[in-house]
Amino acid sequence: MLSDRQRLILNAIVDNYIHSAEPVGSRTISKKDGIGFSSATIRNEMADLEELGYLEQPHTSAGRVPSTKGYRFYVDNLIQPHLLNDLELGKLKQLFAERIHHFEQVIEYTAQILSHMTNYTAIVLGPEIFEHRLKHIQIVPLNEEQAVAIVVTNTGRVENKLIDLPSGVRPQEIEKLVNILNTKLSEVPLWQLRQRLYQEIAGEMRRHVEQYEEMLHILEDSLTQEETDRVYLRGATKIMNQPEFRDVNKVKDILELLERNDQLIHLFGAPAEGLTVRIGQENELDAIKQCSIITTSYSLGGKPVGMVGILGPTRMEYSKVITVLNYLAAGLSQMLTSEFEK
Amino acid sequence: MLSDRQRLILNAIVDNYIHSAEPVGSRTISKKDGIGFSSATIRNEMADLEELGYLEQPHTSAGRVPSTKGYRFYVDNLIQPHLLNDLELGKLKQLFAERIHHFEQVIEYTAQILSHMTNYTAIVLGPEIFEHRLKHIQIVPLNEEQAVAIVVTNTGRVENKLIDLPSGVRPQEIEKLVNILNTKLSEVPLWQLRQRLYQEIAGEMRRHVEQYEEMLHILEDSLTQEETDRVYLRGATKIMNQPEFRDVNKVKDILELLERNDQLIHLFGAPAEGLTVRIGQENELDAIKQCSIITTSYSLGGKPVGMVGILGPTRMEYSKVITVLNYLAAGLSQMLTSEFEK
DNA sequence: ATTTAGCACTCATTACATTTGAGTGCTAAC
DNA sequence: GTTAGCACTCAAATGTAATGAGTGCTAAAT
Repeated sequence: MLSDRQRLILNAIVDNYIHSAEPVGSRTISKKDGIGFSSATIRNEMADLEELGYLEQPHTSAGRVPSTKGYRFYVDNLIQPHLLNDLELGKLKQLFAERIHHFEQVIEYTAQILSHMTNYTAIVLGPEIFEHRLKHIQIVPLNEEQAVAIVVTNTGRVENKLIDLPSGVRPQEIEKLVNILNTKLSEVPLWQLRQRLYQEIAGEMRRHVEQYEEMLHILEDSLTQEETDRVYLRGATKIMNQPEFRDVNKVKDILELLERNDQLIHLFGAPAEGLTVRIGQENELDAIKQCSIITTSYSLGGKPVGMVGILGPTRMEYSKVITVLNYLAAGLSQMLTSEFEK
Repeated sequence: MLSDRQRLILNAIVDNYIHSAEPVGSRTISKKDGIGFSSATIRNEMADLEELGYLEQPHTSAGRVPSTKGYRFYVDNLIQPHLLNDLELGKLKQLFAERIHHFEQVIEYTAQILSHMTNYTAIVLGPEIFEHRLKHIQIVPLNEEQAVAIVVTNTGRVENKLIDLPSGVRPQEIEKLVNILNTKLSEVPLWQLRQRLYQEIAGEMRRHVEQYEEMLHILEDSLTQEETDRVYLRGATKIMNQPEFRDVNKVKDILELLERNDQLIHLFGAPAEGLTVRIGQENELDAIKQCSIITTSYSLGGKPVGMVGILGPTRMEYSKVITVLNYLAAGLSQMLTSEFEK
């Protein structure tokens, strides 16, 4: 579709705009190394590229700016691998060299580094529930009416929930129940818990535990895991460093979106394996139609279980971000897999 | 110090400025109800008030704006009680009418309502550790090397921490240890745990538990509670609605500060009982020298255990905020106290 | 002795005109 | 096919004047 020279010029324009944030003129391009053409020639090509929809002109006497379509072509066809410098590489390696405690902590730190290295906003989605298996259930009564239900998984995740006890339940009953649960449900994946609770445990409970029905409801309730606290956000304010977002009105909607913890997960869009780039208008949410989101998944034993993402202006350093994201996702996958196989 | 008329005028100026965000001129004041003086008289008084440091003039031909000292006088001497309308009152009452589950949830919801009602940023500090007493300790081994230590308090708070086990420790040993801990430390306030651990448990452990020293260290570690996750922030972006913060540079520092979870607690300054108002320059942190913070404490059985606060522009609706804060703090205290006495 | 009307003065803001210059599109020559 | 050359466009910068909200001061009114 595009001639080699058009590709060359488009590439030069996008590269330049990414770094300058100013509309790019024909003279600027013609003076670049690797371009042996006069500004007039560039102008002609630019006019063609605009007609084809790859470029836009803010106004007649201004330079050109890449359109969403232009960025898309750039990302799909023109981008060249980015080389990280030693400092950056060092930081990344350090992350994975640390002794793992909570995996959540690694995730949090990943978001931190990601945002710091790219100067964009980092969003990380903690590993999916799928591979968490039940290690232990505990119910600790606090008083006559309330207790805390605690669920520990083999991955070190701990969920807890305050529950109301059916009135008049006796401590022995609870103990009996917990014993049944721990015996029957150990090593069961969390997402199966609910189902198994009814299939296998209900009968057993009816025989041994008083008020089993109420307890069942309560248990079911306490095993429902919150989605919101799996999302980690870092560097939300970084967007304000971008010259095109020096206006409060432009930033406000974005930051308001990022402030809503329950909305964050939607930034990832449909769960996808591997790298996804969503550019400007391609985004569903209105608030970020001036932004691009790059996401990728990390996996456990080859199965994707979580996501890492970067939110920045459409004028984003795609190449660098993609490199860093790929590196981090690979590292996370490896760490998670090796940790899990123990 | 100030004459009645000066107070009247200062009050009118601050009130007006709070709502208009524009420097207030003498004519505006003279036309107000309750002021029977010509603009010339007002001008004279204004000049005096400026000389005394209560007012400032952005430039010669502009109206007057309250100085920090002016706001301070206003808050300390002029403010009149704010009446909440039925809608607002309803919302507040609803909060406390709900059945309590996690107290943390109430706190979170408090922050939400606070921010929504005032249109400023709300910060709430969860109840202090002081009155949490140990209910139960549990150590769940995950594999040969790691375990999760879980601490449940009588208030329903659950802390957990991933710990590394000393190599070669046997499950029985852990069980023994947990039994000792639960027997000896039940009902001990959390803040005493560390001390009691050494005083009472060390001896017992030495006798019964292998590798007690390593375990002791690990326990100590896991009982240290994180400060950061006690702070709840809502409506951070609200500041961008204020006309004087329509500039990204002015907002950036503030939002960056609010983004740092570990810094949030410093916004409350020294822990104080009752209502505190810190106006503009009075704030320690540079980032918020253009802001005011109003905080108050809520208590359990008369003892202050947590704080609620509002961050807004110096040009803040002090009266309304103070009313709402007092109301909420009282409600929280009552709820917390009655809940705890069960 | 206050209060206020009156007036000259200040200065940010707005509107409008002018200049500047980066950039374009087109045409004709290379 | 490429490029030099030139007329043209238009945002941004600069300059100038008009506007008006607000002040401070003085002298008259209360």
